[in-house]
Amino acid sequence: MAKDFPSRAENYSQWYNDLVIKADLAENSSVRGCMVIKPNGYAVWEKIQAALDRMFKETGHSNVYFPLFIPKSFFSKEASHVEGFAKECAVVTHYRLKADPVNGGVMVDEDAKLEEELIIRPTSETIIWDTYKNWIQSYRDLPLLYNQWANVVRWEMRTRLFLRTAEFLWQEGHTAHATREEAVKEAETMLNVYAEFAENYMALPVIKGTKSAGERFAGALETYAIEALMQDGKALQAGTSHFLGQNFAKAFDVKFLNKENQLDYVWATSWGVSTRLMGAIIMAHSDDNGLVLPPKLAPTQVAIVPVFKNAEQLAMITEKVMPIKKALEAKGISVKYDNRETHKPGWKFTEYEFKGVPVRLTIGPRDVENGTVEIARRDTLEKEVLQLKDIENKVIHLLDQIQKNLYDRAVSFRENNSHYVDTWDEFKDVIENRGGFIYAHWDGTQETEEKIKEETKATIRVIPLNNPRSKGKCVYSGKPSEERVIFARAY
RNA sequence: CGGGAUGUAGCGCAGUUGGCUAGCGCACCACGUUCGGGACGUGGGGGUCGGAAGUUCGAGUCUUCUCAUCCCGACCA
Repeated sequence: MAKDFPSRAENYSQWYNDLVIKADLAENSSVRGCMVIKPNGYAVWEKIQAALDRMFKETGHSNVYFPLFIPKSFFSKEASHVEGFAKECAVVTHYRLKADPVNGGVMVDEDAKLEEELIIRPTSETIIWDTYKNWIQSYRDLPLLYNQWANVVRWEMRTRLFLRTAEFLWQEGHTAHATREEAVKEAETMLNVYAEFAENYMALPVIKGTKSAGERFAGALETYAIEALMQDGKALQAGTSHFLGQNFAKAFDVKFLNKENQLDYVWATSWGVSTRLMGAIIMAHSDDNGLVLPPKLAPTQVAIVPVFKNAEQLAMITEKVMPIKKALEAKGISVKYDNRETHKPGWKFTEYEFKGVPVRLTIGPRDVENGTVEIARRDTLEKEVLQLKDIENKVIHLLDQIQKNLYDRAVSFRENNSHYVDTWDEFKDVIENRGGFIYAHWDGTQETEEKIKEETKATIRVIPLNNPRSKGKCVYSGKPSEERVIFARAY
């Protein structure tokens, strides 16, 4: 059996309460499944944004912003795209309220009905492509490499905090290219950006691959994804990058003159990651003592807790602490010196463990006397007493170690929970009793994929890139297969 | 949208066949002693029992409707 979620983390609440909470909207509100992102949570999101944004710029992209509202008619243009989203759209029908003479309060002014309803974007392909049409005439206008940081709304039947909220924050890249090859390359480049970010910043190992036809994005020819394994043995799709072919260009009539002076449709990609990444961090690293944040994304990287009995002692300790704090900050480390007299040291220790602060320094009278400091790491909960000399480099070294250890730990967890399975009985047994990734042969048909899903709730997470060829028989149908694909139950 | 469960103080919960001033733990406030792993004592504040309607002398408790949350399905880049 895969490691259960920590006992104290029922519904993850022990873990995520410091980052987000469920939105507590007005009584009788029919808005459900929204989240409030608290300061610490938003700080994590800002770090995610900053790192990704830099990587986008490095790969030649710029940021843009498009409207939240999309005219309904835009959605009637790309058939499969609409089919994918129509069932979960919030629709604006009126633009004014008026006083309610009967019940008091306010009511919708029926006179203020919109001629054409507006859809609150579930994703921005349609409005962006409608605009791109006017920006592209010649191959000289290409490529367009744009990204948008925004919020979107999807009226999901069932929501799940972090992983599937009705409203969420994300980035969506939308690019236009002159050739098929260039667009495919773009989709693959961005997949690599996501994978690099997940592994280097989130300390989350991911498997890069393509989606089966059944799991593909509505309107895409190919969907690339990074897939990660959570501590409960379920898979989480952490990012996607789509090669859209010419579908959207045809739907929105986006043509350009190529070098041969011939009119052609442009080739497109889109790619995105969302606040779901915060859910991935939480579910991948946290333990019974609360959150564990990777140092590179932790809003506070070092917490310093003084131990004191009176004001003189605190003053003495503060005098020692301030140079350390300054030295660390000079090296770009975020430090919180918690000199509050309202909480005891023990309370603070537990508090920073809950919050997932990677490194904690403790300084008390004993340390002042000996010229030492106690250093504690969140990932292993180990403590050590160090000489104060050169403490900033020791801390920086430890932060790196923690970042690496979290990654290594997640890799070995994934290895220990990856199973090569060749028979259907074993497949069912592993899914039911152990969880994790299953590498199994598949006959390549959507029919088999659906049968497997019906019987086990497992889906094909990805067909790994650069997958080794290995002849075998489909674990379900027994038909010949050329490669193994990854099955898992997923969020 | 179907099945199940839940809704009582900021959080977690108890509240019997309808009955008297609605309780407990944590948190919060005051004072004192404490302070190197969530301290303790004493005192105190905080509630239209999710909402609406109904039955009743009397409703947290019963009935109907409604809203939300959680779980399981269905659905879901």
